[in-house]
Amino acid sequence: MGKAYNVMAATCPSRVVLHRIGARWTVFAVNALEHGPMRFTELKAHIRGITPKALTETLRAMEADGLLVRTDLGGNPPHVEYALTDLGRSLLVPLRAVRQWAEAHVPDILAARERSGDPEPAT
Amino acid sequence: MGKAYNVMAATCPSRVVLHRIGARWTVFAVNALEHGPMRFTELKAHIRGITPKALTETLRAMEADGLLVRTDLGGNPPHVEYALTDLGRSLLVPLRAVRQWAEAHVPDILAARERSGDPEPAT
DNA sequence: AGATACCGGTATCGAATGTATACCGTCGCA
DNA sequence: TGCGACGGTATACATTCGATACCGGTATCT
Repeated sequence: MGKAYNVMAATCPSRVVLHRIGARWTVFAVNALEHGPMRFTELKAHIRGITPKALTETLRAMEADGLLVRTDLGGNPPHVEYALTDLGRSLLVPLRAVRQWAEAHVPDILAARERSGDPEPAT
Repeated sequence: MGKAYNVMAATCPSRVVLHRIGARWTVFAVNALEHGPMRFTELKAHIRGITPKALTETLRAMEADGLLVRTDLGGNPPHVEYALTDLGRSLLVPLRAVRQWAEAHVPDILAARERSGDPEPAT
């Protein structure tokens, strides 16, 4: 059988999945965990510009969706590790393609923006 | 030369590109235009649940980024067509992979949510 | 003893973004 | 005259986002 779900359907759960993937920081978190587990502070440093709140929310949501696991190793100072699950690792594949597309086409898009966004001299 | 851009950099333009891709409706618009140009109303009907405002904004942004072209054929009733550019079509490739991943893994994610989201009996 | 730093987060607040709904002008048609 | 098609806007509201500050507990430095 082929596609059991159709992203265009509005009532379709795949909408929800796509929404999570597009959720602003998910892509970065997945990419950051590509090479192994990381701690909260490591992630925060690696994903430049993310706030702790956003990071917490992203990680919680991804955990709820089974994309990663949170392991609290206790002790003090606290030690918490985040690692991709198999599901999360499988997502890595298509996301890597997207990232590469983004990195490859930055000049095209910036050029297009120059062209369209600039023509607006004041008054 | 390899990657000239690094998505993790925060100051890096590829951030902006990724942000546009993740922009909630962009994925659907690109997918909808996969098989040829469409009119505004067609798109609105095809992408179930999108509001005209959201559609307008999505299309304008994508046009500004050179992902699609808007052609006003004038006349009455108005006739406007939206079509992917080469750049937009190239984006189709990685996005198709993401869509397929989403459609394929819906059950996994829904199951994970059951498991984690349910444990919350009132009071 | 006191001050400070590390770690993994929360709390709070204002700004930005997204959504829902209603409406617009022009034309053709009955 | 009244209605619908088309391609959007306008308005009001809800949700989410981001910046900043702060917390508890321990270890370390002075």
